Amino acid sequence: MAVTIHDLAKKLNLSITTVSRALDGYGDVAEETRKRVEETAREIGYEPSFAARQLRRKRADAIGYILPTSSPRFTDPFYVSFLTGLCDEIAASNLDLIITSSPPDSDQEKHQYQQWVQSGRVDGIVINRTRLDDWRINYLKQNRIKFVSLGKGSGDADYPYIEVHDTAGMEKLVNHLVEKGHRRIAFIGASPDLVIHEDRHTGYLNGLKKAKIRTDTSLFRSGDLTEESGYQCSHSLLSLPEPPTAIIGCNDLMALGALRAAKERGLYIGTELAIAGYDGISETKFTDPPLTTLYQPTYEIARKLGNILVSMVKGKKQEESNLIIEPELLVRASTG
Amino acid sequence: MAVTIHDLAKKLNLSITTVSRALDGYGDVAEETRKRVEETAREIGYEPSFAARQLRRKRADAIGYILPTSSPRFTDPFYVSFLTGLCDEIAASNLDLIITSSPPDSDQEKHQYQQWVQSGRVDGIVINRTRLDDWRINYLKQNRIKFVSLGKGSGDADYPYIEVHDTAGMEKLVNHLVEKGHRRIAFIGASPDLVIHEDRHTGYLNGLKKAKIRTDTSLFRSGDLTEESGYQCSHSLLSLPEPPTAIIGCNDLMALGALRAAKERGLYIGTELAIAGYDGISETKFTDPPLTTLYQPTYEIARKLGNILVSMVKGKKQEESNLIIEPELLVRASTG
DNA sequence: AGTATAACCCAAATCGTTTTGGTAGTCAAC
DNA sequence: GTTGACTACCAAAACGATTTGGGTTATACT
Repeated sequence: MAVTIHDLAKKLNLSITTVSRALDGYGDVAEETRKRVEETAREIGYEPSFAARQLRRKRADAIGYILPTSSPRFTDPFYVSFLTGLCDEIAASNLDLIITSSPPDSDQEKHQYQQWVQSGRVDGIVINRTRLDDWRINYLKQNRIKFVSLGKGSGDADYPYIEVHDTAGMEKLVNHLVEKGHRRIAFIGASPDLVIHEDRHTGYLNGLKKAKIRTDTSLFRSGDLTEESGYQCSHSLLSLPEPPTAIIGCNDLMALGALRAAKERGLYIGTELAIAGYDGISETKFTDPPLTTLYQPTYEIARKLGNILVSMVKGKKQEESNLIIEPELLVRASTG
Repeated sequence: MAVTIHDLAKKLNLSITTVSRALDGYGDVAEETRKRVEETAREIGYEPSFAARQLRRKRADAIGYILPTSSPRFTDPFYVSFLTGLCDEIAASNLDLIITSSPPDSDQEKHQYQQWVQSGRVDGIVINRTRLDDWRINYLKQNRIKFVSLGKGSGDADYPYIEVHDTAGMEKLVNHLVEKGHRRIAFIGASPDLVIHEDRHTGYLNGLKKAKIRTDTSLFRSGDLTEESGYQCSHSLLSLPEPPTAIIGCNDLMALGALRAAKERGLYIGTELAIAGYDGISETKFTDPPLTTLYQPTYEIARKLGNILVSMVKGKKQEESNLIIEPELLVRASTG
């Protein structure tokens, strides 16, 4: 913070204008002068003040992302992939990623978005875990701030997003279970206002319908995407007079919870009880037995999201902004 | 970005000075005036420009952290806990966390640190994965930028850090294995310039020495902390004419790789071959068999680190800045 | 009446860049 | 020897806040 463009200019006997233009690669600076400037800059360790530059240029060179904090903190490995993907892509574009955390759909969250947007702290925002009728989307659209979303909100989406084809994925999974002979298939959902819940649940229902299985609402439980809630819901399901023969978790973490509950009850997983999840986190590969899941390339998705947003921020036009990704059904021992 | 303090002042028929002071809670503004200002600010959605404020106040209200990108990208779940911990703590202090990524000990990394420090982009920096003779520590000390470190570098540390007592932890683990009757205990290390390698390896050697077991260098392999490298090293170890009866991974990820290799060879894990890791990532709980590991409370450590740094940045003095944490040996089925 | 005090408010300087709108000097062309 | 083009540079005005160092009233006290 000590050395400014002034110091540099004085040392070189040049005006700050020339120094600035030399470093920015303008054509109206003699090649020799530019070299002198660059060398001296390096020598005295000059680095333009971020704040000053930001103020003048009216851009922050940063992308924002707000991590949803879930109350019972069993951190979802999904987010490592997501964050590193974003981070790598954004770093590759010479921008920074600014993150903070707040409970979903809270006043605090609202305040955060407002502050970032109004104060010009970030040039663009990444959102995920979209909700039905998501105020964030409306707000960002209204304020004309650039953003991309993982998963589109309800209604038609006139903004760039990447969507994982959750209904189709879940349908595939149900289909697989039906083929294995299951008829009593339970579903542990998430908060009903989450788009991933809505879509995955719809896929589940569609799958049942196709197999001509009457849906039994007693086989539905509502969790909160944590391992613990998967565990609780599963115990409740397995205590039914007519328990399910298969349990689907709306995400892998809850399926892991189901696994734990089933083990506690001494069930033989894969034959007596099938368990499957969604996301394809690396944990699923190592469980006993390995967990059937719908894999989505989270790291790559995050990179792509970052890439789209960076293009928008830098004013480049992007060809194909919306993407639908088919999740891949990984059949493992947990479903026989 | 549209509405500035000017607009607000004009609308209120006040000077920008008064508006600024009203919002900042100075005493020389009439209570009624302050109320008017606050209300109108909310009404027209005024939020002070971050850049302008930063420039004038000479602080960034942000903490920086650079994520090390490992070449074969099997993302380490350790970092979810670490990042969410940092993020939650920093968010609670009304600062932002700025992250980017770069390969450890690269020119790019150096450039990143320099830029952040010289341009005043961040008020403080968190580092981890410290290295023996770590230039980052010297650089940050030299430039008088505030920082905290997870793990101290070599030499005496006249800066705040939190350290996990790795030598003691590893010694406990070796001790446990020896008690189980193992004498040929292999160690898969990491890059030798990493402090965690140095410490954990030392603990391993100490453990052997205490048990009066001669170290056999053929039982040492050097990995890179990824699952894949744990897998490779284990295959190499298990192909020895006299293979080890126990394998210790310098981190859990490599132990997971060992598990995979052992399974491929049809070994009965826990009795024929013991496997153990270090970190206590959640994956270890679900493997078949569950993995013995040394647990460290990563989330809490990160929060504490964030807390210390925030205090430093805000100029509060902190009582106890250095902490040594004892890892907890979780004995599970993978070691019998 | 005169002066001190408190309560409110403000003009202007400042932070460190980028950008606008120039100015000098040289050289070639007419 | 004036015009024009071109090269290399620069002074000053932004950008939008905070802060310094007052200034103006109104009230209270000699």
